[in-house]
Amino acid sequence: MELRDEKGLTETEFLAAYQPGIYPRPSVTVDMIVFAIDSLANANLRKSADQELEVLLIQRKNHPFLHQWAIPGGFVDIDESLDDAAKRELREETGLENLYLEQLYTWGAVHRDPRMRVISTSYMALVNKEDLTAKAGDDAMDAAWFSIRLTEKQDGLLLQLYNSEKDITIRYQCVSSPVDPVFLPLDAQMLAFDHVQILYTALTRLRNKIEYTPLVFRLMPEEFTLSTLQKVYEAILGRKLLKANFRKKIAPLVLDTGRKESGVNYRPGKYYRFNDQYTTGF
Amino acid sequence: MELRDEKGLTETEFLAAYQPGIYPRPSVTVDMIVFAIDSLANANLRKSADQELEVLLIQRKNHPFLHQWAIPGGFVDIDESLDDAAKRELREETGLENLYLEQLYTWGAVHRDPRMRVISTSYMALVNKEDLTAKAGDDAMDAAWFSIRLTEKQDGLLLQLYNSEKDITIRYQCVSSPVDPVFLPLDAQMLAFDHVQILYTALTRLRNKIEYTPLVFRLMPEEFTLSTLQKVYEAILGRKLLKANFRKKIAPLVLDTGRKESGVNYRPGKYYRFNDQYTTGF
DNA sequence: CGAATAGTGTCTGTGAGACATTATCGT
DNA sequence: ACGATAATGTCTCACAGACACTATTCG
Repeated sequence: MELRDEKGLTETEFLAAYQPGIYPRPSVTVDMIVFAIDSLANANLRKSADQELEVLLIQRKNHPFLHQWAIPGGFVDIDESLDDAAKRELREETGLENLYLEQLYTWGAVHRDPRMRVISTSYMALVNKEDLTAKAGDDAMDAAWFSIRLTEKQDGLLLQLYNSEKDITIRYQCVSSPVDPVFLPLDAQMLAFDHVQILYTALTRLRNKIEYTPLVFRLMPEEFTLSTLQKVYEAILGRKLLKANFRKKIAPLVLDTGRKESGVNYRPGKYYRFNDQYTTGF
Repeated sequence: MELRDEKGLTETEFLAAYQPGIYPRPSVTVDMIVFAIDSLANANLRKSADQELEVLLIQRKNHPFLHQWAIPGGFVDIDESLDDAAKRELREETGLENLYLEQLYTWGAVHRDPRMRVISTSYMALVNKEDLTAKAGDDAMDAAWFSIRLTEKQDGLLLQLYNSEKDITIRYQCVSSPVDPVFLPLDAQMLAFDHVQILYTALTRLRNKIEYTPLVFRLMPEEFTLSTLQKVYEAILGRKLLKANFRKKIAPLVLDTGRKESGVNYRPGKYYRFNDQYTTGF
């Protein structure tokens, strides 16, 4: 039994005769928020290394937003899925494959790109900075890691991006409700397009997810001390945690490697690694 | 100071001269999962009414998937934001405005539509069935509400859709991991395109969100008893809850209206309404 | 030993889950 | 009184938060 439509066509006939309409169509892009952790060796050797959350940005070499910093991304090919486009962009930007990749949100305001109608699906990637080489792509003058800090201030939130090598600071004040927030730039340097909002969405998602999933380990090296792991959590969450409680919560997720830290001027911590049996779905 | 690019153009000049490329572009659509609650008056008058979660489906009157049931949706206009497209579709389908609307996920597999490349952003809407009139749209023969049940079975999950008026059953067995699941149809009737996956994503999101947000009240009439509210939670979550615990959890979110149920053959329950001060961001 | 960090024990309050008990309506 | 549901009380357990204490390394 073959179903026929109002014009008497079967599905095969219909598809063979199908002509897509001539309606104008938006361009579709993927934008990648790439997060990593940087270990900042402290000047004072008696102290342990600080950990910072970082995001990969590129400096635009074309209009619009010429010379401004932006989230890496690019157009989705017509015969490539959204996820594949994201994986390809990530490979082009970082040289890495098989990374953690999660779709975040799709941005569809009409004039978000002044050139033309562009709809962009944003993805969040978590990488281990140790096995990575960021390089500038086609549309970029430069690529660089910026530290991220999101802190509570008297009148809302303060989002700070900073690159120490280039001495670039990009700050925004986030006003109104935490949902659907508005970002007021506080510096001459600003992010291109609506990329602050995308970054904020990604950071919020990451903050929420590390509370109930083993996502952090995607950012960590193979082996790490619990103190380092705690500092990574603190960098992402933007607040201090209590050591004893943190260790109780994290204990079931990690395994003792039997090795110890070395070369530090204080009691060395034990090295742990992720207990893979908790990978369920991540 | 006006920045000039490699060709010596300012941003204004660049944008004036800009010609979008002739690359083929995907079509972009929005698909709407519309949830509502149906109150099923029990045959036995001594018993209280059951509550069921329902989803609005349309029956396709065109190829592909001719005559099959599908999630309502449509193309995004070139000068219309994604959110506006979703609001428009919802108005066309339900006649309602200002409903709860939340973006879910964007589906970008290459051949998800056999006609052409279509990227679809899915939205979830929650409506109160009392102030609503569903009607068939342009691409639909018919529109109807289907009850949804998602239950644990021995070998995975069972997703059941049922419309009693038309006596249509659409069932899927959901295998493999709960993340990235595969759906095996169990009936001749099936959902069009990748719409099972979209529906499953929406249901999962709803289940998660009602645990920690006051989302349910978007599905409820102005006034309701706590027993009804509990049955709605149970219909959405697919499991029974303990009355005493449920009431303790929900107590801060509702206000006593002072009125009581009437016309029931048992002790009448008090009518409550949502305590709007908890609307924060929803 | 002192400085710094590693690592553990324990008390508190909160909230979910399970279960028992009392109250109120119509017939 | 009975059947049905409404509404509340209380016990337990798990867990987060706060804090105090002991242990180990280097110099």
